[in-house]
Amino acid sequence: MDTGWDAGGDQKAGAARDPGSNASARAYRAVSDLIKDRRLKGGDRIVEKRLADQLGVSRTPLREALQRLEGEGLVLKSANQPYIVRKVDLRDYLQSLRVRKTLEAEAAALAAGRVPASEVRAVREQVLALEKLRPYDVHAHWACDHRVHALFIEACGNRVMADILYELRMTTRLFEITQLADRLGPDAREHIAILDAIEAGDAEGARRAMATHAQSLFDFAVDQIG
Amino acid sequence: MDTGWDAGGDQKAGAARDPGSNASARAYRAVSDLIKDRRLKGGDRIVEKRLADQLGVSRTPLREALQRLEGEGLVLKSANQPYIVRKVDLRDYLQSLRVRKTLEAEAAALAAGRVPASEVRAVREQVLALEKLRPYDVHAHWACDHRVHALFIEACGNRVMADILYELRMTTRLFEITQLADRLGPDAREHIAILDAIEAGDAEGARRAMATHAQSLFDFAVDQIG
DNA sequence: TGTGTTCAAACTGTATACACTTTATATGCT
DNA sequence: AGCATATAAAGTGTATACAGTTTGAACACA
Repeated sequence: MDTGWDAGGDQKAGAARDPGSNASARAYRAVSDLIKDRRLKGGDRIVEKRLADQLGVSRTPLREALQRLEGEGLVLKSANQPYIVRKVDLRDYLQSLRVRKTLEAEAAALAAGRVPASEVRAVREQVLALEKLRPYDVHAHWACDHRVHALFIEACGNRVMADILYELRMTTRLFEITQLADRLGPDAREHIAILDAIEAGDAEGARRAMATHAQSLFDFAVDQIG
Repeated sequence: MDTGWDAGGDQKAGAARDPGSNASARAYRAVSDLIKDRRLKGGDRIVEKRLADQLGVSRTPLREALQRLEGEGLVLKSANQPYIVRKVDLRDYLQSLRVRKTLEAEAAALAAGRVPASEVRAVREQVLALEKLRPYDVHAHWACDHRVHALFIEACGNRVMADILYELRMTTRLFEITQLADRLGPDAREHIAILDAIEAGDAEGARRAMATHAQSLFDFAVDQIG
């Protein structure tokens, strides 16, 4: 029986000893978080020994974590070269959005009418609150965005579809977008439209609203860069 | 079912010294092939030392290969348990087909009119040849199927979409389908319909034809099992 | 027969040593 | 100085030893 908390004395260099998980899994989550939080930026080279020491594990479990991340596309590697954090360029971003437009719209349509009204309303509250929140908070923006999309992705009833969408959303999130604050208004409006259609059980409306949202993100990115 | 499979003889010698590739990459391809060819079946347990010896590498590169495969979803693992080859059940299969119906139809639409007529015709020849081929050959069936779909997946112009589709097609291929020979006729007919629409540059027709094909596979599976 | 207990064998998890490869630095030549 | 070459330093690739965990068989007992 795992009591959950042995009085493990040594905690190395800030990497908490997460009980019940092995070094490899800890390294995996740690590196994954480092990438998601952009403390490791796209294009960064990963020096195994240094990072391993930093995480308080040896190279072996770290390398295994990196291999797993490579399978998920978060890091890249070629022979005898160090691992490189994936850099999401404009092309990747736009192509991912193109797929999301198709697939996430489908998920929204499938989810229409399948989410309890109370849940939809709770999320809508959060969207409205975010729009008024001052000062602007990037983290809250991402969190809210995630909650809206996760609402219908989870409700679509297709785990394969959901997993693909989460991975795609990770990709699009890694893209370094400038002036994200400018998306606050449009995101709120478009999210509400999606939520309304889902609550009303309007599958085609939900599909259209989600497709519009994806297109809006697409156009915004092209505008910013082009 | 425990996998030790019979002494396949020169596995080690056969995989030997693929120059320009390291042990880890060799192990990756070897295991990947073993799974795709079903010499490792869904649910099989992978004993690291045994498999490593068979491939002529030590456990370290094999484990790295397995971690990568885990990232791609071909094998699973929980703590202190052996790796298990992914088992694609009916639910996985149907859900994957549902996603393919949406996404691959989109790819077909995007590809319409973008493939040289000569290439389309060459593939059509192969489809017709396969239908007449006696005796029935599973391998040729898969090969032809792959060629048809790869034709428009590659032509859709979206690498992200293509990669997702290839992974999905791997999943659907791993599903143990019975009486695949019964699909020979329907597949040929439906593949030709897709090819015709693509050659004619009829995007909506291609989308419809591909969606019909996916639905047909879906119904076939339900029929077989249910 | 059935059930718990003990112990050994088999297996996975991790660290580390060392070989091999790449990169950076120093040196010598023109 | 500029370029080529030798050499050291740093880094990746792999094997292996060993610790920790799980599994399974043997055995004792009711």
